[in-house]
Amino acid sequence: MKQRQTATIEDVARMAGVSIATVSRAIHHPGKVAETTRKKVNAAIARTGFTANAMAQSLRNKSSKMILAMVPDISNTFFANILLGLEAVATRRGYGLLIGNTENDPKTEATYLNYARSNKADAMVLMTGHLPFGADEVRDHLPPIVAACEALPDDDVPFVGVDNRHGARVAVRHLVELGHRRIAYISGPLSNILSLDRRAGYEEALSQMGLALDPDLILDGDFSMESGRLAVERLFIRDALPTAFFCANDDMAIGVLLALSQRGYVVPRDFSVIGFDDIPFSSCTTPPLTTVRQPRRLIGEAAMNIVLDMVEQKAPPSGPRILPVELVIRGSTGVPRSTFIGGRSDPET
Amino acid sequence: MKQRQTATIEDVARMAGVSIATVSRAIHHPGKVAETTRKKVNAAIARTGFTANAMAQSLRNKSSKMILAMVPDISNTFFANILLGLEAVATRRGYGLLIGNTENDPKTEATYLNYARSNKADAMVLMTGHLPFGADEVRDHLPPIVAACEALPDDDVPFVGVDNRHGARVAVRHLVELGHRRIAYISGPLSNILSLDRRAGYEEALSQMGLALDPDLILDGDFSMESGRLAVERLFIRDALPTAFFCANDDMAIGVLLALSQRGYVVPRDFSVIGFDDIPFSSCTTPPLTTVRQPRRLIGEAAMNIVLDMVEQKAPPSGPRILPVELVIRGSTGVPRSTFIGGRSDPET
DNA sequence: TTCGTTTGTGTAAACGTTTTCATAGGTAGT
DNA sequence: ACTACCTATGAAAACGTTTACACAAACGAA
Repeated sequence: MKQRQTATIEDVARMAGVSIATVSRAIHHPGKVAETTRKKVNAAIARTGFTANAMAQSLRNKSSKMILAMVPDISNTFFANILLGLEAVATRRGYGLLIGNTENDPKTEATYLNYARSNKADAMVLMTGHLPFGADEVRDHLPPIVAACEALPDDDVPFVGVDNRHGARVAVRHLVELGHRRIAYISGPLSNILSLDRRAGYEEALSQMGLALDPDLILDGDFSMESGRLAVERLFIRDALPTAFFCANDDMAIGVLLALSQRGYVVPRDFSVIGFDDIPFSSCTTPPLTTVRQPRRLIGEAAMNIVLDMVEQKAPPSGPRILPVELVIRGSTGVPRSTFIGGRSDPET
Repeated sequence: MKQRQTATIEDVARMAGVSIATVSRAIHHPGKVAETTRKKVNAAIARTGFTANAMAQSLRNKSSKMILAMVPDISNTFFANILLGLEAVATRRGYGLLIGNTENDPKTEATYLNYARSNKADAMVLMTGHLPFGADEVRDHLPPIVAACEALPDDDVPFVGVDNRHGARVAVRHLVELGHRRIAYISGPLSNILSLDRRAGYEEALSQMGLALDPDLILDGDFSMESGRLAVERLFIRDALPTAFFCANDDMAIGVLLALSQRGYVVPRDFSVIGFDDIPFSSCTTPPLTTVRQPRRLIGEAAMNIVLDMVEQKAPPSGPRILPVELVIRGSTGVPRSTFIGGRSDPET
């Protein structure tokens, strides 16, 4: 427990009675060294417990075999699942994953950007929706980058994700087909491209189905549960209520569910609620949440494959990589009450 | 976007008209270089966009300024929150966090162990409950290690976490004080030290309160929601039901909640349920889950502080670091029905 | 035998830093 | 004016690898 002294290639060479070059070759190009020496070297490696110093290797090879993933919030299960995909592929292809939790803090972003710039990572996968703070100044010295989930607004950075507009259309159409005519939309932060795409899908679906757009039914959230809850409160002080809620993500949908149940309403009898993402917990709410599933793991895998291809100079990425969403119908959506009663819904006493 | 050629310290030196030694000093020991030269150097750094090559630095300094955290499942919010704490302190103290997702796979563990052994990381924080696979063979060459959340069974590795026995006692006592006499315990995997501690606490509380231990009320789970659900099913085919469930973690408690509601029971009217951990979602179940909160973020912060102290040769850690748990009473626990009716509970129709 | 060719190995350069040591000029104390 | 000591700088070694190059021995083919 004390020693803390690692054997170097030189120790191995000495013990095996060969030069360090031969040791290195025995490891990386076994074909190029005689059977007998190879055995001596391997024995020496085993005896010394030698492990090559990765820093020296990286310095020499100009590659750290590490990929940096920048994510706004690692404790968000949505991102965590993507990280799983990223990691799986990275490991399989002989790379390690470095996870940068930015919390959208410019300073943190800059710090992590430096990881890449200082060769701690060979490339970056961004889930933040924007280039890290400070990247503009050094645009010319940037490593390969791909964006996952959230496309970058300004840039020609390869993107892997889903068609958010399409997903939103599918969700809204589902509600309309159930008979809903007044559908509220709880959006994410407006700075977010994702939010805008989903809102565009919402509007498209409405007009496709011949429904009018009521601006009063569009509320701003920030992707947090609390903001979903708040949106409901704001709606209830108005006069004209919706019969269904389409939320730009599951967290907000859960907030809506909670707020509704707190007010004594029963979903889906009184209101329908639909989310987006299908985070693991969505199936555990009461009622279980209907939502639009993103293939998170696949997104992570695809993103890592693309970025590694770039690192290894393989085929250049061919445009954005769009993966399919899937409507998961659970218990939070149903036929609107008004279909039967024709009137406005009220909580049961 | 093409260049991908980073300036080296030599470029800076040339541009500033000084030696590379001076550049290095200007950066790390500004006091040791003349005002005027320092300015020239800084100008050159800015013009070239120089960032020191971290690999070269690590090689030279024999320190990567990285800490490896090994965790069984990064998508588990429990661990994710600890990572947040680890990261916060690491960043504050000038280190980076390398996250290894092991899934308890020996091969993956060995791979990540090598990160530490090859100097990619200066130390390790383990949340896996055991030394990584392959660590025994190289016990002498191991970097500083601390265990967070789960203590290591065999070793004298510093530990940061909570007193699980105490936590369990608090939970059970709460139920007993509400009037419960038949309390089931859903355990985690038996290989797990955590599970054993919590179970010990359960038994202690029972005997302290003068209640008999009924082995039929102890069920094995594996920390997953599904196993909580299954435990309920198994109990229901028996004759003697409990009036309350104490689950070794929140996931299983949520499973129990779901199973109960599926069978038409209402919590806490028919049964009380209490969990352990207080994961973020616990407050969003119906009813919200009563549970024993672990100060996850604090655990992460303490663990990182200790391991960094070890790396920096500061004060040696003084025994295990135990943080306090907190009983969070929400809606899933209440007075048992039998207290009023005196009989066995049945689902409402 | 004699000349290519192949095979296996060693020597040394290179990767980009930090720091020790040496040195030159300046400042001050006597 | 001489010595002693700072201050600012540069030259070079060291960190642990990988690989281009050189070279010797072995091997066939003539």
